[in-house]
Amino acid sequence: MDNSQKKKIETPTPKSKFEDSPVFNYINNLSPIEAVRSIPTVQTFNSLSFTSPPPVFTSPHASFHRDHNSVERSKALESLDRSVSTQEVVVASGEVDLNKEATLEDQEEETSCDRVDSPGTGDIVTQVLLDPSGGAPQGEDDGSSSQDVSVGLRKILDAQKENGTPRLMADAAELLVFRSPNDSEAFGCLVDKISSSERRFCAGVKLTKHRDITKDVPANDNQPLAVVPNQLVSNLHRGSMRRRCLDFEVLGKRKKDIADDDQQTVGDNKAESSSKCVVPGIGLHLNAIAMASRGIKINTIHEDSTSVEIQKSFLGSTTPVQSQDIMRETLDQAESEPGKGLAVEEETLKPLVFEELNQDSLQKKKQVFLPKKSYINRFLRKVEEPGEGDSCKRCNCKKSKCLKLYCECFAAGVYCIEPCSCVDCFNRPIHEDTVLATRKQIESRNPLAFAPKVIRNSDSIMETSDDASKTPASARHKRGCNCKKSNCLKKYCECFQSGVGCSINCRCEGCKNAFGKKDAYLLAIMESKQEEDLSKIQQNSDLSKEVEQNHPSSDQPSTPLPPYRHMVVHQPFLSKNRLPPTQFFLGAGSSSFRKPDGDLAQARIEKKPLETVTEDKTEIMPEILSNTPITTVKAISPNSKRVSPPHIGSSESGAQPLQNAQSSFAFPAASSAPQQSVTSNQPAKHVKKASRGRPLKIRKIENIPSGSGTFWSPFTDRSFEVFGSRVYDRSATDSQPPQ
DNA sequence: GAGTTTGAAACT
DNA sequence: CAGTTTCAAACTC
Repeated sequence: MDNSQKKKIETPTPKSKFEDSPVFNYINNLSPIEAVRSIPTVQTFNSLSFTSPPPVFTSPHASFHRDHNSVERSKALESLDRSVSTQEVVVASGEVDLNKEATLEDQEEETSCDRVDSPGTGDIVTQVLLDPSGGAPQGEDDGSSSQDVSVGLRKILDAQKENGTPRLMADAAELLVFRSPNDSEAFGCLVDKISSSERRFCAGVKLTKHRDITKDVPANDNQPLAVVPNQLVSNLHRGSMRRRCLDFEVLGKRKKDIADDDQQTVGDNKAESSSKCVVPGIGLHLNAIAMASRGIKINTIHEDSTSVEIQKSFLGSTTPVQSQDIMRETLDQAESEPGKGLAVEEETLKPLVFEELNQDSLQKKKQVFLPKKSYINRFLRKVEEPGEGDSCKRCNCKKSKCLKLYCECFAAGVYCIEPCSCVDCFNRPIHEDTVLATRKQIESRNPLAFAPKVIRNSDSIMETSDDASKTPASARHKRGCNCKKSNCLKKYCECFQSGVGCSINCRCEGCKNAFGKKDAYLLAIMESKQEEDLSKIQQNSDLSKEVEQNHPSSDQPSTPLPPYRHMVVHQPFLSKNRLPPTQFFLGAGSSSFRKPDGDLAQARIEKKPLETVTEDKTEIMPEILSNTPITTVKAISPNSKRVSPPHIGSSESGAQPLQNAQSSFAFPAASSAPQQSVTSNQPAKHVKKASRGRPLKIRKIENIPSGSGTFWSPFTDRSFEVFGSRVYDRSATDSQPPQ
């Protein structure tokens, strides 16, 4: 008996003990969940990036896109729910997380977003725990599923207490908060709306943050509990959505529910007044800062409270003024301990991370995680504006009935409240229908009317420009201002008012915006673009070298490199001592041919071409790239004869697929009179030689899909075939591509 | 607090 | 899309 039992136990000896463990079994069973990985979600999230505000801003009624993996995920979660015991889940996730913690311990916050990309078992578990619908077996209603989950969580909690795995405890506990019967309607509403992908994202992010939190504040494992719902809400609704939902929709829903729950009424009313009492005119994420910090504070206070209490407290028993105090405390704390400043911020303002992430549509990870102090300061400035007293500043509308964007409350997506001095105000919960209808109407006219006016740009350009333009973060006004007289130095200017620098979107005159002048912004764009182009040119140069090595042309001069190519590499404006960006732009861009020389300062003011470049960099900049060398060579070439663009349009070469395919890369000045006059005496062939190495054709190489294709070289009048990184001369018999 | 200035929103 | 009007906030006194 003993022997047989031993044998049974030792049968799988090829496997380690670890493999025999329930954990391993669990992991083995996890295969279908692979598809649940949050990577795509995060990428999508990031790819949404800057210019287009997320769809949630267009309308609160917008249906979110369904994740294509939701079905798979559902199945996975279902199987998990049925086949994996909660105990196993706990153990498994505990192990995974411990490993992760070990590897991730020293990572910067900036990289923590990456951790979302690599969810482990723990993430999945958390998804199951957090996902009220997705985690439920199909066919069960939400209530029962949540009950099941709660029961399972209790087990998890018990197990955690035994195992002493604090992080998982936190997860489980927060789930209890999340699914507690006293969840705020707001959150419930949000949960109903969120897409599965967003939920996944939230789960992933949340988990990530927990690692950090438990790592940073091991003594207070419960700290994030009250915060988490807000984080999730924030994530799900990316800023304004949350608030609007609270005010315009959830609030209405609450109204109906209030009668059913006296206890809830207290909290809801508070929430209502609180949500109303957001500071108009400031970024929505900053309002959320108040909420978030409130949550933290309250959580600290109610460390041992039940989830119900936490929820209620969270829902707004604190006024914005209190929030403000909390934030001020935070700042003071950070300032008083310089060496520890960041740590203080991290510790106290963790949830803000998520607001930041939402607000700006997931832009640079680097920017995402901690709200910059400047943001908080700006928020505080807003709140503490002299003369505003203790209450939030409200509108003063007389004629608009607070149903137009003139009304700050309405524009901010909140109802008017007591402190407002508006007349005939319709922006009240009792006129909910009117408000919603009006909002719809306005949104139909301008889908982004209620979107945050200030967005943060993920483009590195903005990063670069920030130093120069003194703009905190890379936030910019979405539409830009149109100031004529204020020089963007007064709050008439929306950019200035928002505390951001003017940008390319601004049509202001005489901009002196203290947060960043428009000119500085444009210059930064140019510089950044140049660097980008430089690297591209370097790459192209390498490629062209390879072409040449493979195909030393008979009619090529013995010179190692044609003069022009030297120029390409050593273009003055592409070197460290490059010309001012504006010069670069004007000189290199196609517009330079139409607009030869001129007052640079004047040209800088001209917005058209600049806007075009910025908004459609990928389209225009290649053209600039192509043209750039010519202009430069023209400037440097001793005789100015070998640098003119060739007559591409001439009948010399019947088959020029490249040009046909990419007319935008054609030299715009090819047919212009002055250019022709330079080259009119030159034989066509000479012209072609002279233009050898043009980035134009080299660029084409990189446009060949999948590393293979055919292109024609105007330099040698030959056709080449490219296979991967190899180039074969179709004209030469000894250089044929593999069949 | 009244009047003026300013620029966004709305309208044509 | 541009010009004009309306509006309310910001500003000045």
